[in-house]
Amino acid sequence: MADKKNYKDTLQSIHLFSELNSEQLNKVTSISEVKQFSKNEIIFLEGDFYKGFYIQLKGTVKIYKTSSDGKESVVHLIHPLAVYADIPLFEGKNYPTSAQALDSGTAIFIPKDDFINLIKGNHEISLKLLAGFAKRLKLMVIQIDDLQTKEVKNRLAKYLLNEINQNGTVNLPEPLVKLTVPKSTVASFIGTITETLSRTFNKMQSEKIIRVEGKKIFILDIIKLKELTE
Amino acid sequence: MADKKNYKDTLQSIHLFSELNSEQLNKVTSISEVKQFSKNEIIFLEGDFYKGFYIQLKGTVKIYKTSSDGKESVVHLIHPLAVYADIPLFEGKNYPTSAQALDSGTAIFIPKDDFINLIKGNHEISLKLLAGFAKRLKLMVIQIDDLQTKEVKNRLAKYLLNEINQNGTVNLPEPLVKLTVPKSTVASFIGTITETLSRTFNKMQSEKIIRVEGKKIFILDIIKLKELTE
DNA sequence: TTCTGGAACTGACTTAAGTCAAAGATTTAC
DNA sequence: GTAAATCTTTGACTTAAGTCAGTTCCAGAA
Repeated sequence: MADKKNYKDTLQSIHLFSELNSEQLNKVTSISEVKQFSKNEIIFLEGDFYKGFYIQLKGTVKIYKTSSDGKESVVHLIHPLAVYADIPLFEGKNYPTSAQALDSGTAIFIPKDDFINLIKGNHEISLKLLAGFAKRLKLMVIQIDDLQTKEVKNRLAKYLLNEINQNGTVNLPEPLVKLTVPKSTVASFIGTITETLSRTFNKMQSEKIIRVEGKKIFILDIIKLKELTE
Repeated sequence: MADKKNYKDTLQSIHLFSELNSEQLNKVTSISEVKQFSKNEIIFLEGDFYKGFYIQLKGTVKIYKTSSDGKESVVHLIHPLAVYADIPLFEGKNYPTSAQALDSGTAIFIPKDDFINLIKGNHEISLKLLAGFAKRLKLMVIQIDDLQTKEVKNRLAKYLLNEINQNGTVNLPEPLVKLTVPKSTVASFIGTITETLSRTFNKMQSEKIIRVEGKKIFILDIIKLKELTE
């Protein structure tokens, strides 16, 4: 069936599984399932019993922590092809964060036990996982450094540049970023609140670095934007 | 020779190598070497060509990033038995951070290429590495959440509690933490500056939570200290 | 289309934390 | 043991960013 085949192709295009042969890929499809999320659906909550991890196919997911007084802080934003909730495969029995779909979207779900068995027979997957973890550790070290030393304006500049490289239209005379998540989520992700984010957008606008039109951010001066991230 | 034997025993007591048999341990000792650091010695600098990773045996090491204007931010503090600089084994050709010994100390150095070969023949080591990376990823997610949402007082409380659990004397009526690093390093590690740290110590002292005597911090009210970390 | 509830923005204000400069206190080295 | 160097503390001040309250702007529902 065409769906099944597409799904297998998709798996192979994911770095984690790129070295698997056809038989192994069949095994993965046999243990995994595709899940549909509706907008705002909670995928799992911090503290839930850990069942397995996800590979996002469509839509955006926010990974967040909620403090005792109800405030949430977004620690990751998951875009298509990203793997998430794989940390507890090796550490902990519960999800250490919560996840919520920001759009309607789809993901592949892979149950823990089956996957652990798969790993045990496939050294290559371990190495792929290690490379993925290493990449994320490196990024998180940078994220920590930024939070410790940079101001909101710098962190916003960095966020925008990342977005340009992912969604964006880098090579146009006036690159455009269309925010894929609510501004409140962006605020929390860069470690601030919506009011401050709004004012920072205004400041950067009056400095002629960007132009803000709702969810569309036009980059007027990418040089200055890059300087802010140094 | 007694030294060699001790060294092998030490390796086995390190989680990463705990499942290796005697022959495999011999292999590790044959590829690794013990390095001595003097106080303030630079172990490697950000951008240096990556040669391999370390397992700390004695003394404390700070892992830090330096910004273009010379300010440094401490992203990790390495205590004995911790593994560090292992991320570039799988990601990048250069050290992404710098490392400096804060004391005189010793560490085992393991060269990249030899270790990669070792991993390829030992699936168990990959799994151990994965578990170690997962643990660190989880801790770093918490660290990011803390930096995004908590104030200096809360982050300091958390640092002190961690120190109590590591060095400290938890069960005394008046637990004592002896700082193992300069206060300036503590400040940078929790994402602030020395002046603010000093004032935060004062505040907590006037609130009768701690008593500060140079590098000795007496915990007067561990309940309140724990409340600050919630 | 109009209604409506969430999202985003604005203004006035407060506060946490950084900057700068100087003085004390510890270490370290000779 | 003393002097030099480094770390730490303190005071006065500035500033970035948070809080609170009210308003405006939409997008989706009726």
